[in-house]
Amino acid sequence: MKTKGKATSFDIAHFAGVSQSTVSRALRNSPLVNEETRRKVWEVAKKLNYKVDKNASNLRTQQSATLAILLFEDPTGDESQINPFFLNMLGSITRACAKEGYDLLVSFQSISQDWRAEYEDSHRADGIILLGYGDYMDYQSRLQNLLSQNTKFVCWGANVEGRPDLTVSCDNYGGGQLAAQHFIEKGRKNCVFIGDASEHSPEFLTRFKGFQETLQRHGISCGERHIANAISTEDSGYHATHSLLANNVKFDSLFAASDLIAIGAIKALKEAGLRIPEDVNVIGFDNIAASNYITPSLTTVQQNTTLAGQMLVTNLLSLIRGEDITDTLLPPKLILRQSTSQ
Amino acid sequence: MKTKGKATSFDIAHFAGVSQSTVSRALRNSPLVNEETRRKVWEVAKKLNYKVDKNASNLRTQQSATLAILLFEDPTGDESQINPFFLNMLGSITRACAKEGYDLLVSFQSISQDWRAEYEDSHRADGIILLGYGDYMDYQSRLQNLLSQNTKFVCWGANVEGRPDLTVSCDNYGGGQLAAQHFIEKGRKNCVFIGDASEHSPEFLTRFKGFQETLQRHGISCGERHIANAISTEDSGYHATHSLLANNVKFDSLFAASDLIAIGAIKALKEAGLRIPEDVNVIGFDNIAASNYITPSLTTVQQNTTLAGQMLVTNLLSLIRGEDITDTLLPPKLILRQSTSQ
DNA sequence: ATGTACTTTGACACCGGTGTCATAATGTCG
DNA sequence: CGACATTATGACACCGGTGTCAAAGTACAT
Repeated sequence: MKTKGKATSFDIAHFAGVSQSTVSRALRNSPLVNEETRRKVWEVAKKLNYKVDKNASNLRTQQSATLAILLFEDPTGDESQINPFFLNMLGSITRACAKEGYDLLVSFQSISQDWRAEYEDSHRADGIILLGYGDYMDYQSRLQNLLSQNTKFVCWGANVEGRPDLTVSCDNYGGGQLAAQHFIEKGRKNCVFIGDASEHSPEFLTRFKGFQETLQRHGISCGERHIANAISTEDSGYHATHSLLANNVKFDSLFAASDLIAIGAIKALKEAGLRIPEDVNVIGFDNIAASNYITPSLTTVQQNTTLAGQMLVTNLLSLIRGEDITDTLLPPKLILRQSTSQ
Repeated sequence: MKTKGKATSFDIAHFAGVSQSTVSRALRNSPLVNEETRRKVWEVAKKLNYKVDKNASNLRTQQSATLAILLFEDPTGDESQINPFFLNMLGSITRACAKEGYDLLVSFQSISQDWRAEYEDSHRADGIILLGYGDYMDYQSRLQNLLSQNTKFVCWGANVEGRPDLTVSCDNYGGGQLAAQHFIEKGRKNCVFIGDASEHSPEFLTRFKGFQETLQRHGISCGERHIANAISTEDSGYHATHSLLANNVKFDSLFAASDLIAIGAIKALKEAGLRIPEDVNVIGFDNIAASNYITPSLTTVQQNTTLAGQMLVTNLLSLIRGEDITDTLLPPKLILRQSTSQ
């Protein structure tokens, strides 16, 4: 009992003495096929180590049981390291996909380049998950394009007013509030924010607004002089903090738009001889692994990546099934560590 | 100019006034088609937002321009975190695939369960990359199975004598040597190893051997009493170190089979009131991000994940093309940090 | 014996491309 | 002008499954 190359359903049909149609039905456990026939077919299939050709199957059924994820890189130009937060998301999304019986196609994208978002168009995936920081301005027109092609997709990220896509995101505003409240409880009066607080980075902007408006309600202002622009890298956080210090901005508490930024900030503060948390309280955002390892360990707003990955997948699957879904906001959680506990 | 649903090559043929065959040729820039016809076809295709159906295309050509990666989980049972080293590998493999014009199918696997290594059999991928720690004993029979099916695959991991597969791996033996030499230079006399030094974890075993045999040549023994068993998690490293201390084993230097283990070990040492590096020198393996963030920062044997990912991909592609390839050993590099610099 | 229902099976079209072969059109040379 | 090479195109089989439809076989009631 041998075949040239991989076994096909015709090979099985031949050896089982039935038609190819019956083989196809038997292998999918159709109730239309006789119990004994089914057993026989399965037996031969096993012996031949038969596996359904997904290309043929997908072609016929017009679906792929596959999701695709597009990961946008930070515009750091640094090839070596990927933002650990997104790496975690990638992990939890992979897990969630496996749980749902879907495969996952992964690709990195540079946001400035042409998207290879052809997965769904080319029938390789039933839907797409978009993930990554990036300039939202670039982003928007692309989304519009996906929509016009009736592509099924969900985004991780900021829930921007009027944004045309469906999103799963952390309650960034609420996260900013948590940070502000914590500073207020600690009696801090001079707060700064490190990160891009512009519409180019909606996530960061929303975090900042939750932070700023909460402070405001307690009579603390966090104006232009108290913001230092930074993208989500350690280096960027380091330099931003450095320039604040160089400009003689006085502050006793620092909220960073991400943990990587916070880690860079802590380095700059230490170098300036400032003690953490005595002189400056620091709060980050994400709760990446490193935030627990640095000294002092970093108080941070946790985003639940496990839940996030799950929600992205289940929402996308609902969308594919044609169900109505809405944006999902995940609750942030403040993780208390040494950088704010004196 | 409209189509119901997604546009096919027949739609383009219709609107461009040529046959479907010609469309197919034109879109793949076959030299057989007239310049003007090609331009016209491309124009229509663009207008209709046409994308080749990969399922049909793959079915016909019997290849997929896709690689699959199977990631074996650590047997920790901990759902939340994935070993950051493998996450990094995943990232670099994704990058390498993109560079070669291949897509990547990702799936997590539990080593004890049935592998869903059907990607290649089911024509979803042209080849498979296997990645992950795991009990090598389980592993081996599965590999044999893949081989017998003529599946193209490469493995990351230990280059075990007589192992039937092609591998890309770090020179684990050399890495162990580097650690031993460094301890010797520092004048350390009592060395311990934390990790599974058995054939169940060939990588760890090889690291240990390089370590032990180098010490031996300098008259330092590292016997059974100086080994504590651990899998690659922080917890496991913590407990293993704890039990060494509880057993009153005296040591002034500790080599951990992985950074995660080393981080756990450092925690245990600190709790026992030992100073690092004064009382105990510590060296890890991997150079994950956290090793640079902990206090004291961790001296470690770096595995070049970027290069590793690239080699895995290029070797697999060679294999697929039917070329002869051999196992690849990547040079390790000792990264000096505080945990060994007094 | 005839009709009806149900079970089980095979033949065949179909998914959307790719590759081969035949054919038509044009150009070249003796 | 006929023989032949060259270029450009269309017709068609094919990849390996899935779904529809007709039909054969069996059971049971009339």
